[in-house]
Amino acid sequence: MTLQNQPNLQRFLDRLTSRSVLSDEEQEAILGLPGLAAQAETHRDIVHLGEVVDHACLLVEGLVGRFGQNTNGERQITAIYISGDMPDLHSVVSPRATSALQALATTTILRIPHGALRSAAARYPAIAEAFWRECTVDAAILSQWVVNVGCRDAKARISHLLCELAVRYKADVRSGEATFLLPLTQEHLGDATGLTSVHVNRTLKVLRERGVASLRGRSVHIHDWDALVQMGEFDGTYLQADMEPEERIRIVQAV
Amino acid sequence: MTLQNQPNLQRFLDRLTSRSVLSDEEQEAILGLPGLAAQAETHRDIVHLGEVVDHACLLVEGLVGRFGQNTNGERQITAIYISGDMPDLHSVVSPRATSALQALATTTILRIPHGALRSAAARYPAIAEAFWRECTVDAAILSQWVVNVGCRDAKARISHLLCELAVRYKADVRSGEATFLLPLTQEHLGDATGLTSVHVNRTLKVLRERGVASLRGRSVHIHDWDALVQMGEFDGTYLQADMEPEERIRIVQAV
DNA sequence: CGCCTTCTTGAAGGATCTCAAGAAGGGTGG
DNA sequence: CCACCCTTCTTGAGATCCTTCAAGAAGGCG
Repeated sequence: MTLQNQPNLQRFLDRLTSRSVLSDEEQEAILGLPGLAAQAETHRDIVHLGEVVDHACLLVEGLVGRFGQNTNGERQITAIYISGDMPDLHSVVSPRATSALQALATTTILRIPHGALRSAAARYPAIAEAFWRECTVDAAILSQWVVNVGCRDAKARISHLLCELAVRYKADVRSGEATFLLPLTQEHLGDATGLTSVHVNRTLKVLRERGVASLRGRSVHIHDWDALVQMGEFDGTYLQADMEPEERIRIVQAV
Repeated sequence: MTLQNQPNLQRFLDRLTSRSVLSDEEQEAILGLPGLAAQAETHRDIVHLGEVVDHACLLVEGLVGRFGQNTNGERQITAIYISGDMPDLHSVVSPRATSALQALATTTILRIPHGALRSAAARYPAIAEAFWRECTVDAAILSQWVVNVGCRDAKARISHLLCELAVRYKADVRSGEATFLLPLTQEHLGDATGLTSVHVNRTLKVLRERGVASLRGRSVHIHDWDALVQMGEFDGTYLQADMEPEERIRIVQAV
């Protein structure tokens, strides 16, 4: 099992080492983590609200949303997680889920026991540090989402979300154009931006007509990255992606 | 200096120990942290956007907001911090600020050097764990704020905010009534809820007329807690406050 | 007392929602 | 390969919540 998990754990490790500095031994510890693969269909809860979990989920393939809810039953997606993310890494120190995680598409996850994550963190303080740092990036993204739904209009909200996802998917936008897979319905986009699916539809039409971006089937086509960035008032610094090697941080001394 | 900081650090320690288990020695380490007191007037930045800080701020007295911004210059408050909070504890592992911190009222803070916090965390893994855990609570609150501005109407947004602050201030609501100091302008409330100050004003009028809650001068009077909770669709579980002693968590073994 | 911030209220306009219904798309079984 | 079904997308028309603009009242502070 450990062997077939290696490629998936490698993606998680890549994520960690994009912001944190880990020694070879520490990297081995990550790659040696045990994990149980599982699949979830669209609309299926991966973690229920209030559940006390004993493992964290590594998203291998697919798309996961963090959901909040109205008493009306209206749903709000407060975060979207993509392949390589660990949506509930925080559960290692706070096992009671304060919001639900649900698959937005057919999704494969790897359940990694808290015990293993905690052992790794205890044995290698730099790993604990890297985990903590990932959680702070998550929080920075959440904070931007508050700004997005709080004080931008529909065009800007959707553009901003597309920009964020393009960067997180590492889409190559240098030419001004880019395409990436995004199996989200307009309903989902509405839940994520605090809009109705009807208004999402009308807004996407505007983006399409202006030659900025279009969604067709399950993929996003960005036609004019600069225009999309401007329309979404996007500044990706908060994502802390694409850090130069020398910018990466390590507080803890080598063991 | 250490001595006069003790009462302030004690509040921070109380916060930590409300969710985490720390030994006497670890508690001493927190109380022994050095700190430099500073004051900030309303509208003054405590941390600038993009700044790389070398200390974290303990909020001693007053009120601090985490600010996001529009290109229009419209501001969005994505978090409100109160006395005893550490608004940028996350800077210990992510020193580059992805959003600004600004005083919402005359505020006293204690600047605690990263070096001291990191040493404490390195020497006592349970302290690192407690710090990390506090950051996850912050993230849980941010997630709820996305829900609040994303899918609730004005009455619910403001009610929810008042409920959250009442709980965080540990206001005694058992009788159904409560009062607490909240030196926020209606403009600030608007920035926090994604509404204009004009509409905040009209909404507060409704809450007042319905006998739910009223703001007068610098304090909030809650007249009917249950009605406020219902109007704000408030479920305070996410705040992880008032944990029973046996619910508190400690992963790390004693040193 | 006077100034400046904050609060309050009115009227009109705009962004988004609701309701509704038809079109398009993707998957499945015959 | 076609027919069918169900989800998703698309578009229209009217309603609603919230904003904008404006101006006066109230409140705190020197």
